[in-house]
Amino acid sequence: MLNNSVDQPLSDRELDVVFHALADPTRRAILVRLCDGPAAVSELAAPFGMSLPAVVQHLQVLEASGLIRSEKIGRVRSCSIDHATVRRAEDWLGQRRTPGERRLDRLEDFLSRGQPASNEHPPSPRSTQ
Amino acid sequence: MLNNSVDQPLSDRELDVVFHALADPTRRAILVRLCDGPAAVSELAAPFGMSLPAVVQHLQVLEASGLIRSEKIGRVRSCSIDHATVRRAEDWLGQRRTPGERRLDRLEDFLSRGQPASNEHPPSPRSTQ
DNA sequence: CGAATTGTTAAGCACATACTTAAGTATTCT
DNA sequence: AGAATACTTAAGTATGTGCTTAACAATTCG
Repeated sequence: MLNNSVDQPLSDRELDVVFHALADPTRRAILVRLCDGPAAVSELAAPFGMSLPAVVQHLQVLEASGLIRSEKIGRVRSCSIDHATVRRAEDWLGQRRTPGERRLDRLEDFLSRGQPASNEHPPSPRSTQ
Repeated sequence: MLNNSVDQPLSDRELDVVFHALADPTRRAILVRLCDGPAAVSELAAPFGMSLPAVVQHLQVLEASGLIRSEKIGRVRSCSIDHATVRRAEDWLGQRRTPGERRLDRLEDFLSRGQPASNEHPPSPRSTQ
């Protein structure tokens, strides 16, 4: 249990592709699925009402991001999650949080809670204009 | 120091917009900047070689995602990071990691390290076809 | 060998994204 | 009041994304 989160941090370019990969419900569902262990392409595609090539494209995005790895054995491609990349993305977020929270932002933070829960998430995020 | 990461988890739709917001270098740079405390719109725009409206659009994406909040005082809009949302995104990644790593994926993981560092990140992630 | 299985490649299309410039509004300064 | 400041809104554009269908491998089964 040593070596906790001490990987090489993700580059800016890598963060682009990793977070972009995560910004899609199908791809996140695939990741969730892969948490239960490796799976073949068609096995991953089964739950979704979408063509096989569409899922393969999602898998390419995931693999290019480093969030999953895959290996083709015979005619079956087995995909698995890459925990290290997940952890690196998590680490980036952690760094956005930890040093920020130790500052006197806490005061500003505290004061902003004047408007309560209704400020958390408006119904239509993209139509805020 | 109680209440550590026990927020309401982000919905699928919220994860979409949060990770999409994070998938852009300008927006991440803005978040990094806001870790040092609140800032005005033009103050945030200054470092980037891009028009003010472009930065404002990024800020709208960030605010719609819940990653930042903003308040207009007089003619100045002050933006600040919302640590709670950052933490919720981090938590989602943590859940993708922790329960996965406790499984026998570890074996699969271990075996896959046969191909070492060269497998980590090819130079051109999107041109893998 | 021939057929089924499993995945891959290519081309195309509708829509979203990340900008731009131009023009407008609200606030503060003099 | 008039001018400067600090955004805001609108409209347009080039490129990217998420699918689709059709056709093409490569592997395994009978």
